[in-house]
Amino acid sequence: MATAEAPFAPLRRMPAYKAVSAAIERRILDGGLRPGDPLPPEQQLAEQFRVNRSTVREAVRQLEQEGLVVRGAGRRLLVALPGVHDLAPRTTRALVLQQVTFDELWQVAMVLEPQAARMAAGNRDAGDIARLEANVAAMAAAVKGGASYTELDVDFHAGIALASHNRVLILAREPVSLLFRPTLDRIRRVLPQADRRNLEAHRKILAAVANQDADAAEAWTRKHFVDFQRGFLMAGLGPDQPLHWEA
Amino acid sequence: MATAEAPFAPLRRMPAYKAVSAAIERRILDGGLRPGDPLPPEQQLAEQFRVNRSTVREAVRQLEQEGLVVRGAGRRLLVALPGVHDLAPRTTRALVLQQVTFDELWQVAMVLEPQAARMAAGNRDAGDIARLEANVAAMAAAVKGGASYTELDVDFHAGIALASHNRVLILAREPVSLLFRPTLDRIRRVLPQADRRNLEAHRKILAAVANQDADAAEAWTRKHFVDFQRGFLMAGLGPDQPLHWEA
DNA sequence: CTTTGTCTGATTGTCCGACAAACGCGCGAA
DNA sequence: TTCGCGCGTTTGTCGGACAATCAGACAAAG
Repeated sequence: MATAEAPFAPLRRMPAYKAVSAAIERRILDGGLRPGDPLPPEQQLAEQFRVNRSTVREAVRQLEQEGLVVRGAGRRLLVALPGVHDLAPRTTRALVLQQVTFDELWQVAMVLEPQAARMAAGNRDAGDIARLEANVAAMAAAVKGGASYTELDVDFHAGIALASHNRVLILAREPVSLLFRPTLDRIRRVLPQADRRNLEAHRKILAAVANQDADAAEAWTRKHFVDFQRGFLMAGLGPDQPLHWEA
Repeated sequence: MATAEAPFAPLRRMPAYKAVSAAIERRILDGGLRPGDPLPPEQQLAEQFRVNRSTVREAVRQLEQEGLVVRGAGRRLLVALPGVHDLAPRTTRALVLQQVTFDELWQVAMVLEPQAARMAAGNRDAGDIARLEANVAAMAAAVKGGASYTELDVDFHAGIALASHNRVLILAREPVSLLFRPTLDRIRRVLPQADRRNLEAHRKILAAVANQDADAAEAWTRKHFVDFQRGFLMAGLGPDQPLHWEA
């Protein structure tokens, strides 16, 4: 056995590229650099930090990946604020790698989605309704034409979440929704007769949200997701099996 | 007015470093590289992809940031599967930058946390209970000694989520929980008399979870969070103001 | 006056070569 | 067995270099 109580913390030296990215990140976090601001050119950053440009580049790659900076017009680096679009896919990927099951996913959706509908009924504005109506119309056309509406289905629920105007909910819900897409696709192929039922559910939910009827919106959404689970089981998929991605 | 309908999509070429990172990422996603596997050295990767080592480095930085690869013993790069610990902080940061309000956050927590408690009551095992009991004991000591127990408080709720054994829930909940920490700290400084009440709430929740009483677990948790909101208001904080980070 | 061609400077993407530090491993000594 | 010591390997960092691309200015053509 070693020393009874470690007298020293395991000191770690930060590589320069990490130190640089951390420094820039801090500057963004504490408001020193605001979204939209251009970042100094790589050469200049290298001079300021007293490191090589290659090191700066490695640092910038990290920030870029996090969505904290983006390459704008020209190629100048711009400070940005990360949104759903760069966070959700990574979270979704993590869930796939963790081999989560349908049950785990569904249980969470079963809580988030009805609540999203409820809040949407309270906070929706005219733009939200227009967007959702367009979505439902497109989905009706797709169902009639026998085309795949999986994208539209996912979009509808994303639209409901948007209408809630709760950014935390939007962010929390998105990965779950994305992960349902392949499953939704498989169910649809096995049970095409569910199409009209899904469309009708969306119509009911939208109507409730438009009428600001929170209870109805929540109830219809809950029913919609129970239906979804039933479809999953009827399609012969195992609720304890890891979900597939791009199956 | 320009052309009625743009005949060409804006074509974009992928930089080499991005192509490389995408290639490695695909290999991990489709199982060609399993978590724990070592990645070839940078030099070899450079030769295989026919690019310079600097380019490989920039690519690796991206994967590193995503948690898909980690520097293991030695410096060799290992394939890893991203967990809560590298995703939640980034999501939390995004929420801070978006300047979400307490209300937005609380509304989501108000849905997720009671559900977490409910599911914990159904799925908890002996280890979960032991962990939570240790946490409550530590918190009791901290309260008695007047020390700060904010970390322990956050840990308790994380422990409840862990006991649910639902990885989606764990992942979805974590960023919300992290974001509450600074707020929790401020409330505690203003309302130290709430300490015992919080401790008691945790005891009640833990007891319900241990007894597999899902209804009680959910109810107590809900009450706990309503209390939290009341504390927030009594502390004179504005529910519509953006939350601070490290206030 | 609007469109097009061209130049220039700035900046990024990529490459090359190089070196010190840190690490893993095996070998020999205590 | 354990400890310490080289040794090859791999990473972290550096310097310099060049082509491609972009913004902006400016002149030529319509």
